Amino acid sequence: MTPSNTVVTRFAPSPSGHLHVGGARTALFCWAYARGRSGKLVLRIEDTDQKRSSDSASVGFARDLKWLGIAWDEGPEFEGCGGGPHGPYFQSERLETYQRYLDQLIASGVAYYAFESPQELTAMREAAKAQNRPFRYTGEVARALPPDRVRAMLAEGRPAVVRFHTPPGAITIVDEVLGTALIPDGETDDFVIRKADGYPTYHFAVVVDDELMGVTHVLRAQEHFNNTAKHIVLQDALGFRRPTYGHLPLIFNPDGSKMSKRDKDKVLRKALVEKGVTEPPTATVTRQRFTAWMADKTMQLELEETMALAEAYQVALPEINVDDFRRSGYLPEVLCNFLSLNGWSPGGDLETFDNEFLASHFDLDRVVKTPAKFDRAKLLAFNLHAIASMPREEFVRRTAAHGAAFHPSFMERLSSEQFSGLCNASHERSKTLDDLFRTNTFITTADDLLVWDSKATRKVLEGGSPSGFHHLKALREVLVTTDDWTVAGLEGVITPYAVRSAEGNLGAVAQPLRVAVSGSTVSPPIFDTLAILGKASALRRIDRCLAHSPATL
RNA sequence: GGCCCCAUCGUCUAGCCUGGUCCAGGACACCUCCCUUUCAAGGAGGACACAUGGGUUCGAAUCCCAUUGGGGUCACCA
Repeated sequence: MTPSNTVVTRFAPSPSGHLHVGGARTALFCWAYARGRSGKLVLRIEDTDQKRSSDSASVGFARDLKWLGIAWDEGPEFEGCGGGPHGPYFQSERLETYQRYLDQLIASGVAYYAFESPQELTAMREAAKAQNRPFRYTGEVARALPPDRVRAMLAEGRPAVVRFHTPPGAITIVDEVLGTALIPDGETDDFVIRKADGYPTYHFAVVVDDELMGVTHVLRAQEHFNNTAKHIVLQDALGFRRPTYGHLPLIFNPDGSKMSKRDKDKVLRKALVEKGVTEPPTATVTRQRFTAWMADKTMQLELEETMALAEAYQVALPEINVDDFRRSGYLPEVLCNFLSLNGWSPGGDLETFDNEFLASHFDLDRVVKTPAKFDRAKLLAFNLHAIASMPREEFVRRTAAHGAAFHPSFMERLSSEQFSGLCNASHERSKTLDDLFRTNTFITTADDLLVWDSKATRKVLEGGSPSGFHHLKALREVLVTTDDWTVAGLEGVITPYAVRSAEGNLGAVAQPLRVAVSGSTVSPPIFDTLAILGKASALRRIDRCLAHSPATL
């Protein structure tokens, strides 16, 4: 059993999508707060919305939390995490528990059945709005219903919700981040605590579960701040203790908009319009769906469809979910580090730290009150520094794991020697674990499929005096006779050539070579590039390049 | 619109509680130069903020008030 003085925090997502960075930050702070105080973190799945919950989502949450290094002590069981005496940890499996407390409230007369339909309520709201006054459900009509009439209506099977009768009086919220706030009398109306489908609402389930699971500290996003008043009156009515509250500042897009999955649709649609795409590639989405989506800016595709289209047209989608960041090659420890800097700081100039440091230093009094805009450029810089400072072996290992997960065909086409050569050449210029795969596709392109059709490549080959082609042709003869096809060996013949024939200007000979073997002006250092490709492949590419525009020689 | 909350460089923030050491510190981004076989990285510089107006005080980024601006919330969603 958990000792009564133990700190217990909880992360309680609703499984309606993927774990996004805001949720991850909340989870991280909950974890850090508990861990730094030898407490416990409870993971609870708030799946009381039958329409929006999906089973796969909660598994996704578990995996994402694990990847971030956030371990929960109690909750759904997943790879060594979870379990515990307060289960089940899915709210949809706790319905009897909620009913028990609900009966208690009804019996004591502070909760009552209400029979207005959603349509009626909408009409009431609109009427209030038309008169320019706020709508508050006070339930005079419903509460005036005689008990036997209520029983009769229920017996008839009339759809009904249960509402909580909020007692009069102002409500004081004490928050460890925002301070004390006074919610005036009448602001909190008689809210629904059980829906017509028999499920509890968020407010009711949260209050019951936090009590039963021994939660001492509720750390959640600031959007829940006003809900706290509802939770407090419920706690009082049920005789529960009040946990300590800390409301965390929200995280937004750089432009101030809310981060949402819609952002992906937005970016993708814009990119496709710019590319003039009018037909979906096969095996992505149906044509009707595609056309409808292109025309309707509010329409959202399924995540899989969005990804498939982005993949097909090489559109980089904004990362929103934790999984997006993993896919993009960010390190989990960096994401955590950066995320914790959005809304908290250890003070002073320190910015780089790990989760253990966070756990031992995190406190609510250093949580800022202002919302943060998520700066991907800074995240990227953090990631770059973390990658640069990791040992080479670790870089190779983690890059290989990333490749196996997200670029299997790339990995298959490279021998382990080629791959480690590529890692050596790419480590210091990698901002993410994904960079190497995205920027070196020329390696896995077949020798006879390489093209040199850009303005830049033409300029490199045709320009200069003597021209790039001239150097390339001369270099070809040098390379044919080179047997030591290694970084050092290649440098040993190419640098002397540059000294001999290009006034020591290595760039004048490296660029034509680079273009010839990679098809572009950007690649890893030229000696590495040649070494990775191997002699046969490199020479084939050079020969094909020379054969392409002999006229300019 | 009602209610609640907030307000330091473009961004994340330090400093604010316990006024003077702050003509405000760090990081990312930006600009310039250097280095350089491309791209990065790296090195050296630079520009950039206390929202406004009133108080209080010998003295305010720091305390108070107002204004303005921003955010949240007003669901049988969480």
